[in-house]
Amino acid sequence: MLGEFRRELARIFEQRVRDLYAIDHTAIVEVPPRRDLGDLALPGALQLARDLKRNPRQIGEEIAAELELPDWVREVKVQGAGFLNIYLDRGSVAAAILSRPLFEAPESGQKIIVEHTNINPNKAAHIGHLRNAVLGDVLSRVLRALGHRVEIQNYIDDTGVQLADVVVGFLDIRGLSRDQIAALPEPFDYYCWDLYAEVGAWYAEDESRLEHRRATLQALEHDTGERAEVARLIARRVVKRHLETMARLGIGYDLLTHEGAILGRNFFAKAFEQLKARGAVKLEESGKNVGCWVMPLAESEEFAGLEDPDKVIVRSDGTATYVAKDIAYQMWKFGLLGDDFGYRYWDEAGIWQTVADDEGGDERPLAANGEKRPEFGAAERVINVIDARQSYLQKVVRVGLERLGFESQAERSIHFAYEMVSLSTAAARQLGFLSDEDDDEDAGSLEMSGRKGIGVKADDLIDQLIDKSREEIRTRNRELPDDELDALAADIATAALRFFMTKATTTRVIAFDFEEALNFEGESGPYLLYSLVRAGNIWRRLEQEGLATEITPEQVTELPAELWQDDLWDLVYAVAQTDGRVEAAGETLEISLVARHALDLAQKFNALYHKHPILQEKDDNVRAVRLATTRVFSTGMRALCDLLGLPTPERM
RNA sequence: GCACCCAUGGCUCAACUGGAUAGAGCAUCGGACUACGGAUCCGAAGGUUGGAGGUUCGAAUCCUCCUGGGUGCACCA
Repeated sequence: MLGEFRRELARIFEQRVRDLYAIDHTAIVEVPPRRDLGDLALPGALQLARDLKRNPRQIGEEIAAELELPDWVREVKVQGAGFLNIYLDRGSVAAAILSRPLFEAPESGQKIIVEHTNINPNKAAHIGHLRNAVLGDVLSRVLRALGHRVEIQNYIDDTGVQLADVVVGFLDIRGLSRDQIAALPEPFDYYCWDLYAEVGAWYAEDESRLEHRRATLQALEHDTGERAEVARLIARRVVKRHLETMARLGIGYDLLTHEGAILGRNFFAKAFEQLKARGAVKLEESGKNVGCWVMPLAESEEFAGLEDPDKVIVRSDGTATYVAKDIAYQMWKFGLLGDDFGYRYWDEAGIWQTVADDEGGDERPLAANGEKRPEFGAAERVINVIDARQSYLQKVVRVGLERLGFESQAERSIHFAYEMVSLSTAAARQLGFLSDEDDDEDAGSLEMSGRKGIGVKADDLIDQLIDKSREEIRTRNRELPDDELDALAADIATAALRFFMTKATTTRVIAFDFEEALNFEGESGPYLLYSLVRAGNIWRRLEQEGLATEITPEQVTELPAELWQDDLWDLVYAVAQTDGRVEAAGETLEISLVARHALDLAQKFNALYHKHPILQEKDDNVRAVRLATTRVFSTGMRALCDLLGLPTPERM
């Protein structure tokens, strides 16, 4: 909202400078550090002083003298070295928030692909995966609010070692048949979780058993035989569970991209031809990488100093590495490959998936509900939500694009890196991953590992959060029918979890702790929801008392200016700045800015709630100002909750 | 060895990307009118921002070195 005002002010200022000095000047509009310096500040006179070789203060006075100002400006003061400080008309700002959209969709909306979640389809999702999915989901919501067209992809590595290992577990350790695997009861991903950890130990006992892995991997790559068929079944069942888990938190996808489809469609072969043609890869004829196609990285500054600056792209057995497949995939995302996937509807939830074959040759098959399939890929910007440990690989992929001559695409291929989630010492101990003996306090946090079966499963955590929510609702003596209780508990749990995952800066490792995650007080999702519920309660009570619950923007504008006290204005102005905060989050990919801003609004509102009661207030105008503030708050908070994906129950 | 990330009150984190008095939440202690619902609010206590230099009118923020912790540097993803 405020962005509009800022741009308008800049225009007025620039026009005035043109009229006075015949100079094309680009005005800056900032928010001053202290409120007594106004609500907005134009430091332009300071810059002009240099060009005009005159005192900045005088220039400021001159510009300010006959500035044609909109009615939402109350006063302009020339202060300090020559700053033009703008004091806004508080009622006008409040009215504007109530009458206009909080964000404006810029005309420059881009098509952006956001890839997130990307869990190996061989075990249950754990809380580290939740961080990824929540960040990706919130990022997508933010980008959409900023006017971009976002396509959400979830990459499924259905031909990799991790899946192969579970296949080995089912076939070679358990000796189960395809049908027996298909008949296993839910939760299938939990079963795989334990089995996967077992496979690691099984290999360790006898290294020759790794031959099973190799054979399975070959079968998956070439999509042949029983092993490939079993792998498909496992991947499908596990992915189904992952989607269910994420759906509990309101996280969805447009397209599931299968690695198998990249192989099946020979995407890599196409990319490889281009890499060879460009001389970006070479066949190693000696040394430890003999027989491999490698991409030399020594010339790139980013990789200088590496012991072995060459990256293997094609193994000596002729198979492609992950990086190779990912380069091809990135090219497809930008529409640079000259080929497309086949697509089919993934039966649940209106999600599409890529397939190797075209199934009947229809290039644009209809979805089950008759809707046309959207055009996937060919984005202008690509954002991959992948944890920071993969930074090196992501860099290699990017360099790959550069070497292919797609420099501008490489620039617009962004690795959204976030740090992992580890287990706090307390959590590790509670779960039995640390014995009481190896305390020593400096045991530190424990890294999660699917391979070792160390971690907190996402569904377990969600279940715990829901139980905790139920308890909390019950202590408040709320009598609710069972279905409403369940729905409310799920909402609160979702809010708690999503906020927990978004409030931390992405560059920081989260040491997961049960006590902290299950705390619904203070800086928590439920705290945010509660503030909105309170606003709703006010209106409900006003209605009961037969008092006005609505206030129109026109009425807000007409309220006496002196009623807008500083503390009320602080909240209104914070809401007005929401667009700027969200834009910053979209530009810097720092999602926590949105969460922090929401928290800031809630804290301000809760403080006012106690200080400025509405119901008992006798003066109609005072009540109206407070009501308007509550409406403004609710508008802002609701928008932020949407961005963060927090449900907003009426009561709790 | 090289590269990246982190270090802020007992604990978990902020600080609008270089701005003035370093802010919150947990935990601790003390309070809140017969309540617009205590998932709240007000207050107290707690900090020479890991250390040493440097740049700057101004540094938690930028630079250099050091210390401690994490991660990465596969023909695994």
